[in-house]
Amino acid sequence: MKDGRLDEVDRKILRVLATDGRISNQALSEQVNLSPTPCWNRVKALEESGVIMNYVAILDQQALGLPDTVIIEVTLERHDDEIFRRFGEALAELPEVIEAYLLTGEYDYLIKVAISGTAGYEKFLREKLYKIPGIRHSRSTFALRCLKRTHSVVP
Amino acid sequence: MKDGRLDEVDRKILRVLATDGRISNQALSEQVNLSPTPCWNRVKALEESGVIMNYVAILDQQALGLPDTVIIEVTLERHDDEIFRRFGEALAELPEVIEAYLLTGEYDYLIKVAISGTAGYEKFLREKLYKIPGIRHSRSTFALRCLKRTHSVVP
DNA sequence: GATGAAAACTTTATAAG
DNA sequence: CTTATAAAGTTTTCATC
Repeated sequence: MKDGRLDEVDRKILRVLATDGRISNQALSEQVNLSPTPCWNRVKALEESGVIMNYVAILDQQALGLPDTVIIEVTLERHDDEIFRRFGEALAELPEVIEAYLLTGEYDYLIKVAISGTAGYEKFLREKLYKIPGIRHSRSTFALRCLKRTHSVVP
Repeated sequence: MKDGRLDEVDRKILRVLATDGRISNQALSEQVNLSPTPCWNRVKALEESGVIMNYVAILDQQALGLPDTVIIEVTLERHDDEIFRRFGEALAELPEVIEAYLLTGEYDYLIKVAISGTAGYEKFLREKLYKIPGIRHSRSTFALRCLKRTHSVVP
């Protein structure tokens, strides 16, 4: 690859792939007004440089029996490195956890969880989250509806 | 398709595709201990029934120049249907918004935004979010670090 | 469900304008 | 960058056990 900068054609390619990760190189090259060879070279370069991290299937959580999304904010008891490291690791291992962030501000963590109903939520809290030591306080919010869900943004 | 229920083989297929959306049918069938034909039939059935919603490339937001994730919680001034509908639509149209949920609890909305630095954040608030009418109050939290980011959960 | 097979298409590599 | 070529692999359909 020449360098790390992306031109408008690269961004076009990324916008298409962020929407349809299984498009063929031929169809992609047509959509971005390139011939197949340079299009293919660009896609490979974007994959190798890590701009494209991977390709995944997006699944319907409702069909999988986990229709509810709960946002849980958590504050830990003591702010020492070891507790933080362990808490982060334990979180990442829970399959119900879709996303988790370390935050600035009032809470230490924001956790997004996929569960089924209040019963699934209670079970997750009791059997999984509260089993991780160090939590001082948590606040949960159920998502009533998802208004938008993208997986990547190309500026 | 026979019916809407998923067996263990379907779930295995979904777990693989949620990790590698570009795997060939041949390789997938080996991973789930099926021969290629029934594996292919199952994948097509999962696509047609909507369990697999789509396939996408996951991009590195840092490489794209939007390294920061900000969580914005918003409460609207008046809780009437029309204001809510318009606010949700306007949100979904903003490219910086990766995810947006209507919530229970203290705030009406949770919005996850990809931006670049405090400058990008301020610009987004002033030029985009605050241009949508009806906001009473908002609270923003920068994500310091992402601890986990999955896109689907297969129970 | 497994196997086999054939046509159309895709990927990947390479060469030349 | 474009066009062209070619081998290897994949998708898709279909028939048979």
